[in-house]
Amino acid sequence: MALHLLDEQGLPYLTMRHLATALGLQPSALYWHFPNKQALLAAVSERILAPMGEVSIGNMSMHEAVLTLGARMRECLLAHRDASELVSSSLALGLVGSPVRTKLLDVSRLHGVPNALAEVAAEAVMHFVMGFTFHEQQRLAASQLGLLEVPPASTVEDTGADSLDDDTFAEALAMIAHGTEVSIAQYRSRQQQGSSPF
Amino acid sequence: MALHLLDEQGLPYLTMRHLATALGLQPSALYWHFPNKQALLAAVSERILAPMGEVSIGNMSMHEAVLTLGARMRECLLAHRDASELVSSSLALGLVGSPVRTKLLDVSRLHGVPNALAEVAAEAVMHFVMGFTFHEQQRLAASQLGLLEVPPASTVEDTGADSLDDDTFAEALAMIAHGTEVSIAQYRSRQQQGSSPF
DNA sequence: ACCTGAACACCGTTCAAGT
DNA sequence: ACCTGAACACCGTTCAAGT
Repeated sequence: MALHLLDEQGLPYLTMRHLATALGLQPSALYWHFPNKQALLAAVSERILAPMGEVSIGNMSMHEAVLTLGARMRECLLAHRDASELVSSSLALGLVGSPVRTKLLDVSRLHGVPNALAEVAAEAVMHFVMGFTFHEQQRLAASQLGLLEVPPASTVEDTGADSLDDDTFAEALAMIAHGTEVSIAQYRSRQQQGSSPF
Repeated sequence: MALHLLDEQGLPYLTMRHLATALGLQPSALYWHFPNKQALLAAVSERILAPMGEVSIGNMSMHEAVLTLGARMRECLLAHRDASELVSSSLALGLVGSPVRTKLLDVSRLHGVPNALAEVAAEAVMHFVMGFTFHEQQRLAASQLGLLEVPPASTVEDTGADSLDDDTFAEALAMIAHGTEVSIAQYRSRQQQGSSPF
């Protein structure tokens, strides 16, 4: 019900009071099921991020994994109104885990890349994706209220997606993926130097 | 006064009512000076980002510019409590401009790098820095309220900075800087192919 | 086990009226 | 030009009491 309310009316409308009346209850009834609003929002965040569990990383390279996980993450967030703001706070409070982190660690193990490097890559990807889509959705929400200085160049009513944003996102994510590769290469060359065959 | 209140008590405490009483006024008095709370917060955001104007990019490479602008941006945000959340919303609403974007465009012009590439790099840097420090400060705020599942590894009371975060930030930013270089190199090779000397 | 009713301590914003 | 007073329409949360 909370997820439905989020999609229909947006995060500012998703209050304990609105949710309660949508369920035909008194607001106080919700506090039997959840200790507070943050816990309820964390449960909604997990629903939003659920599709990330179905991403099969197969035998991808780190480069591929960064690109697909980043893109899939953005899709999950854009699928629901104001999702990035909601998930961002749940993530920061540690009430939900990073779905990119675990997957990327799996891939790194497969290729003998150290965990620490994968952790850093996961942080870079997550923060970039969260920040980018947060910005994207906040602009969208603002434009719908008509209180934006500069309106978005071309907004598709249907999906809420912006084709210019798509390109920018893909290119910037590619930068991070390339950066990951460079870091791995540097690690490899250090390793070769250290354990020289002579 | 708003900035002082932010530092002392945090963003949740920075309400029109608290600000008014701190100034010895009625809440309604503030609405003569600012149309609404968002406009007031935008003015605070500009104060927080002011030090970015003093960064002289000299004749830096794109790589250097990304590293120093990203690091300086993080410093600005960490200098004030909850600053990343505040600035993030002002930025998204278009009430303040990206201080990294303009500087990075200057550097790109100096090196004959196309504007579009610099724009993408600026987006990647800004979103990463905002997301990272947002996460950092939200964890800090949560730990101060004692409602964090996993406490931060080592928190320095004085600055609010975490040495582990410093390293992770630097490495992830380096990834983005490297990615920028790779993108520039790809552009250069495409250019050479297109305008062959024969 | 699950919910109601009523209250508590807050918000941002408006607007007539004052000086 | 700048501010007060009073109101409006909201919040999240608590807790005794009901069934």
